[in-house]
This record gives sequence, structure tokens and C-alpha cells, in this order.
Amino acid sequence: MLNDPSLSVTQTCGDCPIRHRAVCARCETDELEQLDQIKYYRKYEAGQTVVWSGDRMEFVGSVVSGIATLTQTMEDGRTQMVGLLLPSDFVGRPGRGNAAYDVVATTDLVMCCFRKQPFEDLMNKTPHIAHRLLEMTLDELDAAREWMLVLGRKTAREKIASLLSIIARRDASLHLRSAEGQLVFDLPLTREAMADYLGLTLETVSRQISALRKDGVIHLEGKRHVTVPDMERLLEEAGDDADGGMLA
Amino acid sequence: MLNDPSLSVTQTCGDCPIRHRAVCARCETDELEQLDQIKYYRKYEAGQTVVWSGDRMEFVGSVVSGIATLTQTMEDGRTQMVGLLLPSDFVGRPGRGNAAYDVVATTDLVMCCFRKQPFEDLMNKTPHIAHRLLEMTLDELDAAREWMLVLGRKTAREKIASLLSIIARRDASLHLRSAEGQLVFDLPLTREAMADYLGLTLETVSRQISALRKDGVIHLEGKRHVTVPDMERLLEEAGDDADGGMLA
DNA sequence: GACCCGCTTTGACCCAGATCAAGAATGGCA
DNA sequence: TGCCATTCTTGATCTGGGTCAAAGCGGGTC
Repeated sequence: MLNDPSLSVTQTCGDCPIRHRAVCARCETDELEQLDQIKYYRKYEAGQTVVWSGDRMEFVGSVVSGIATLTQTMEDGRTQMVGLLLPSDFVGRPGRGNAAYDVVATTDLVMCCFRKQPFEDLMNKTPHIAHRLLEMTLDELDAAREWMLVLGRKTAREKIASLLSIIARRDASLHLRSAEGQLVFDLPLTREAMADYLGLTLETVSRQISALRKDGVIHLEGKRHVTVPDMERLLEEAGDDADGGMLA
Repeated sequence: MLNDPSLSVTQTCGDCPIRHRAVCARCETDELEQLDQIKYYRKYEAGQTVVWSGDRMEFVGSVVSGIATLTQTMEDGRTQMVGLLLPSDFVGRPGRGNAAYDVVATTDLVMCCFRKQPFEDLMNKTPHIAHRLLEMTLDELDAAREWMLVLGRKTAREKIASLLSIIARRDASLHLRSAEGQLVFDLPLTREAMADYLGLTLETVSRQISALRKDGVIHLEGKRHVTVPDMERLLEEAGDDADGGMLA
């Protein structure tokens, strides 16, 4: 199940590759050891479902590498993505037994998990873990509300630009691989997944991406490899304040 | 400022009219006394702005009576409502200095507030207040994600039915004034506010409400007074599972 | 190297909801 | 009792994005 040598279970939580946003960011040594005892890694292949909506969820955890999505589906098949989980994002909710959404691995995925009951016990003993979770949940709430503006009021072109901005920003903060102000990244989503996130059809997504390419806002190599020559321009296209911007 | 005799500041937090969802639901007597010491009431008139997005927010609190809304606005004036605050809902976020959204009193509004710093101090000493807040924030996050499905994938008619369902449900849980299975309530929002919540125009809202009335899904007296003869039917129109339904 | 399969692009057409434009209720106030 | 300002309804028309349909990729694999 776990064959990546960089992810030895002997590493302490403090060494965790995602510790910069992790729940344990402020823990003492002994608390870190307790966290390490209930920690384990899980791997999923691209396309695998991590949990189905309504199923019992026996763990919480963070994404270490890869991308997962949270999705809601209506009886007639219409689907809406309600969350995009990138490395360092938290999954699952203490105090809740069942998943509220489908969680799907969009790419190959590694998660750092904590068994639910022991994690909750630890949370009850160490207040700053609860605080950290509250902070993270408030961040997610802000991101969700920001996305409500995208879904409710933005045009298709603005929606695409908004999504690209978020991915570019998150990607940049992870890899810092920008050359002379340019941002370069690979789209981790199919056109259909982007459509489900944006409340559009995949055809409209494709057309708008083509339009942004024609207008020089982005440059494409193949279908997935994106270069953003001017981030300011992209933010303008997204309809955001150039300075402030998305809080995702 | 405070002339309603039913809201004497001498009442304890345990007597708070909104205590059923309040942060203090599990507090001990001495903690309740501490909460009472930093508690006060605020009144706003319909139309007044409680805080502007970006402004310093020096309190947190709950809605006691009336309705408030959370709103985001783009530079060109497009607005999206991102939260509807009904009695018992919590406002503000511990650990955050500035408001992220405009908070507006839609009707006359009474709030039960706690000064922010003392509240945070108390929260740091009493873990179950932090837990309660985490629970409430997770509920809000679920509601926001549910709303993303409404905004991204539902038709205008379904959107209206969804909004009416939520208001009917919340109203019913407050007043329990249903006669022989019917639900009766007053719409607390203008057509324009509904449009801002649903990502529609006010004309479309008006037309769809008329359509639902013609089809017998709802009955209207005047512009605001609504009767729902069959809640199941309304939920069907909203595109929800008849049994499960919105978790707002 | 030919074939296949999932993903993507592009075109032609259509329709739900936006926009523009009158009016009609409602209700507060003199 | 009538006036005025909101708020709401309804009609006519327009359009952005959906729907349906048909090619174009790559990139595995036999």
C-alpha cells in the first residue's frame, strides 16, 4: 500500500511534509508523539473514491500530495463540486460520524490520516488543536463563500479565470517555481471536473479556455500545461480586486 | 438604544432567548456568570448596516430577533448574498480582526453580543465553548456547500423552492405555528434580496414565485405572507430528496 | 504502425433567464 | 383622502451559455 520511501511512518509529526498548515503546528513534543502514534498514511489511485457521501468515515487527515475533490450529486445526475483539496488541506470533521460529500482522488493521492476516535480524544485534551481546527474551518468557510460569488454572479470567462487564479496561487505557494514573474503549472482537473466546480458545461469550459488563450491571458502547451504571463491580468479577468483577491 | 423591557441586561446567559443554539449551552454556572459580564444587547433598524466588509469588528454574538444578511459586492456592483442570519445564528469570528462581508439588518434586529477580547479569553479557558463554535462553524460550512449546489446547478424555479424550504423550515422550528400540516410564514426578504441570495434577477424571482403560486405549490396573501399547503411538494420542487433534505 | 479509447475542441442551433420598459399594488404620511 | 415612494408584477426582446453533433488529438497497446 505504501511504497514511497519518503513517507516512512517513523517520521514524527513535526517532520510531516504538510506541517505548515497541519493541526500539530503548535504542539509540544509529547503531544507530537501522541499524534504520531495514531498517524498513518493512505494511498489512492487517480479516480478512486476515498469515501461516499453518507458512509461512515473513521478517520480525519490532511492531503500530503495529489488532489482530491468534494462533490455533491442530485438524483438526476447533476453534480456540483464543493471543495478542491490540495496538499495541506484538511479532510473530515471531528464530531461527525458520516461523510456529507463524495471524496474522490482526482490524481494519485497520499493522505496523512489520524484515526478518528483517538484524534478526538487528543483534541479534547489539547485546546490548541481545537483552535487550529476552528481556524482551518473558518478559512474553508471563507473560501466556500468566496466561491458562492463565483457561482452566483460571475460570467463563464470570469469563472475560468477565478479557478485558474486559485490553482496558480496555491501551486505557486507550494513549489515557488515561477520564472521572471511568470507562473507555470499543470491543470490537475479534466475539463469536466472544472465544469462541475464552476457550474458550467465542459464545452463552455473548453471554449472559454480557448478564448483566454487567443487573448493572450494564458499560454497552453498540450491540454494541461499552463503558463500565466501576467498574474495581474488574470486577476482582472477574474473580476477580483487586483490587490486584495481571493482568500482561498 | 435598548428600550425593549424583555431584554433586561440583568438576565443571565442561561435565560438568553436564543440559548438553544448559543455558545453557552453547556456552560457551568460560574462560566455563565462570566459570559453575562461581557454580554450586552444591540439594536439595529431595518436597512442599517451592522458592519462593513473590511472594518474592524469588536464583538461576536448571536441574532436574538430579526434577520441579517452577509453580502459580498464586486466593484461593478454585482452582489451575492453569502449568508442569511436568522435568530440563534452566530456572527463574527474569534481570532479575526476584520469583517470579511457586509452585515446588514434586513428587518429590525436585536443581537446578543460579547466583547471580542474577553470572549476569546474565556474561550481559551473553557474548551467546550471552542468546541461549540467549531460545531457551529462546521454547520455553516455545510450550509454554504449546500448553497453552492443551489447556485451552480439548480434552475430558477428550484432555487426559489429551495429558499422557501429553508425559510419555512427555520421559521417552523422557531414558532411551531403550523395548522393541520400547513406552514405559514412571512417572507423576511425583498425580491431583490432573494435574487441576491439565489444569483438571479429580481424579475426572475417575481416570475417564478408567480408560477409557483399558479401551480398551487404555495399560496400568497399580499406580497410577503406565504402558505405552504404541502411541504413535501415544495421539497420536490426544490430538487431535494424528499426525506433527507437541506442541512441548513 | 494501425487501432482504439478517453479527453478535448469546435460548430450550429436553442432556450432559460437577463435586460429593458411600463404599470400596478402597497403603505406611510400629511 | 390623496400623494408619493417603494416594491412588485408583467410583457417584449435579447443573449450567454446549454445542448446536440461531429471531428481532432494523444498516448497506450497489440
